[in-house]
Amino acid sequence: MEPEWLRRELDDNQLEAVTADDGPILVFAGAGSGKTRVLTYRIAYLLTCRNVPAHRIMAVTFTNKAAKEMRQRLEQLVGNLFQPAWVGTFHAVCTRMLRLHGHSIGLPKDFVIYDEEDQLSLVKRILKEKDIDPNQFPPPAILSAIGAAKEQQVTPEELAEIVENPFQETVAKVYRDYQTRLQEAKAVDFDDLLWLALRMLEEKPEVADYYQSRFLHILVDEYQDVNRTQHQLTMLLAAQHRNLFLVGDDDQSIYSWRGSDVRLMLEVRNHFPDLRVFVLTNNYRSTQVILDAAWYVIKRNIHRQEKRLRAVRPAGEPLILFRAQDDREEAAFVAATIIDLVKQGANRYSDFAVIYRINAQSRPFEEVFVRWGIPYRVVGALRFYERKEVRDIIAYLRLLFNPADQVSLLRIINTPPRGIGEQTMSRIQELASLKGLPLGVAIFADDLLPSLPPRQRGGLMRFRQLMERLRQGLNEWKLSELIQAIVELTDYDEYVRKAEGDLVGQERMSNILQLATAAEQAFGDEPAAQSLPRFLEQIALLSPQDAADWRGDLVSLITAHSAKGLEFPIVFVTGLEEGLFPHSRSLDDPFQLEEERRLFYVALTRAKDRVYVTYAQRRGFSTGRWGESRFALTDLSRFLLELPSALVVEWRGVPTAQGLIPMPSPPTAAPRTPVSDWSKVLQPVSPSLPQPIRASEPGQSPAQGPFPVKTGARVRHRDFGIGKVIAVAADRRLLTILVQFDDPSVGLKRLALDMAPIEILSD
DNA sequence: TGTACAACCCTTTTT
DNA sequence: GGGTTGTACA
Repeated sequence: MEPEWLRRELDDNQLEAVTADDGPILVFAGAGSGKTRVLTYRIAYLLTCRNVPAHRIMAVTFTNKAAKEMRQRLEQLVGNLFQPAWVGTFHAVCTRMLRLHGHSIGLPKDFVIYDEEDQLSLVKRILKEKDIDPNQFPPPAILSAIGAAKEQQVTPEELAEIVENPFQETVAKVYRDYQTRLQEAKAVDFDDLLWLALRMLEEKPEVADYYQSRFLHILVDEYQDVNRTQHQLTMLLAAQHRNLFLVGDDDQSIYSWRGSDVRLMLEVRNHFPDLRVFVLTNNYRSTQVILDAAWYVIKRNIHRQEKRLRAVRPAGEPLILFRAQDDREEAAFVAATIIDLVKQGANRYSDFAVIYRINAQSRPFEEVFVRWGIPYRVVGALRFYERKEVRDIIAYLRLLFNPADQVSLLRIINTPPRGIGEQTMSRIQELASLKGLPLGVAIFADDLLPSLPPRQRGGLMRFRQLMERLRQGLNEWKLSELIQAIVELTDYDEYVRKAEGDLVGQERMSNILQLATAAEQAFGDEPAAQSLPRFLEQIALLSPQDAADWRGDLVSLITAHSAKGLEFPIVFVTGLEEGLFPHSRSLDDPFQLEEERRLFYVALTRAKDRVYVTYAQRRGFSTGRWGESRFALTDLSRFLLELPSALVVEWRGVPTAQGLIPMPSPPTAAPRTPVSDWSKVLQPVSPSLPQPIRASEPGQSPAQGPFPVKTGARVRHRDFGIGKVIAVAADRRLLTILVQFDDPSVGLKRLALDMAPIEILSD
């Protein structure tokens, strides 16, 4: 009998799924139907009501953030009880299995994980050695072909046999070297993590048996986005106990370009004919209007299971459509609307998300937001861990952990410059391959040095001493101290300041400090030798959602892909133009077009209360793509036309820094009229259209007066706490200050003096 | 070897 | 716009 707390928190449908008996279960859970909730409560139910030991449960989520939230939720529900359960992404779970048993298939325990940047630099390197022209065979294209092969579980040898053209031939050749190099470097890439784990289970019955008997229950979220390897892994892991709990929504499948395939979700029944299916259609997130609008769009897809979501909440307000002259006006409209609503006190900044199709679209929004003082975060654009300085330090750490890691070695052997140039490197490489040693090992071989000319020897000596000193420190220092030591021993500080000036240098050093703080928070006083592997693993497997800083009252700028699984009271879906959303690369393929439509569906259903859809009649590639000021005329997205006109009102206003000036009549004065005729919206651009009012008319420049705050002053920020002003600058017509906050996890922030919620404590 | 500067690509989404 | 590559020179 299910306890009271379950009944209280779940509706009948959810309860039925959560408390279902053992056996294979598939839950079709529409957007906002409490999918993650059902998964979490299922685990809590298994732990408390069915007395399943936590260490016999594996739960797979889509992002680490989702895993973390699930753990927190479980903590509230059942306390520490859940701790031994395996909760994480497919990649994290596979890493764990490979660390434990990878030796059975010859994988060293201390393997490192190469991310896309590492992969790319390896491919480039191979091209160079093989004397292949990267213009003719672009490294990213080769890499993605290798990735596709791996997703299909095609080996280099198999690929070599099925090549049909010179490009594929090149790919096959590079692929072979690429795998060899990975092995030499004791490295695996993202695809290897999955594939190797699968191979291990397939080839080593004793390992398979261990996991199959250990895990009584396998639960997987977002099953519509698994690829073949992940699917096979799931089937295999559940083969013995057959307790499978899969949750997914075919309407939200948006990763087929990465090898995922919705059909796999429907194929589960082939493995488990007694599969029980539950369908959740009560939506707890959005208004009915939003759901209806989304449904009218998604129902155009032919390849889907028909289902319609019912809102638990009231009908709500219609969608608002804004037609902007160009992308700058689009951004201004969004900014002005946010200012209006925040001023009214109805919303805070963190209630808003600006969703777009491609990352490059964030720029115009960022520009207006900075100018008008709207605080924001960009989710996933340049991630923290992708910053050059952070990656440099990580490369040092990785090399310490695994001296065979060539990509890291090549990255830092002369960073900061220590006189090891191309000449030296090719000489060393020659000697290393002569001895058959990995580069990172050969460098430390004693008989290497005498064979070098004195000048080359000097640089190399410095590097050796540096690494030896750091390696000694592994056991005496904790991780944060090790990072500090790397910075000090390499004079990294001086290097960045010299290369990029004091201001940028400060910012870069602050990022490194944040890295150290993250290490400190995660591992405290543990010796670096112990914590290092886990630290490296954590940062290798981060998603944009994981890497984003979600603290603070900030507007989120985010791609539709990254927004999956999130929700916001107010959502702007922007750039609804043919060729952008849907993207031009999808226009000629009906299957891909359906995926674009699902992506739009995902974007719409992120919203709780209100949706704004916007498009620009001209998009300046000055901001979107490379720096020309050429403008292209755009067509309205077909997805807009698929929205039922009764649910949409067009609302044109003039965006200003003070908010939106409604035009022609205030939006509250008369009931807004629904868009009655799409052809009006579709009007071609005419040169006689009134120009948008310039929102940023030059006022008197604050830069001319004395600065109200001096460098060195201490300030208090509402969200970030107390900090010290490091620099003051007049940026356009706006005063900005650079503040180093005392809380090292906040670090350095650039703030608009007029707008940011700060008070000046002292000079 | 390191640096300064011109010339070239580029952008779809990401574990 | 920005990041990378190639060339000329200290």
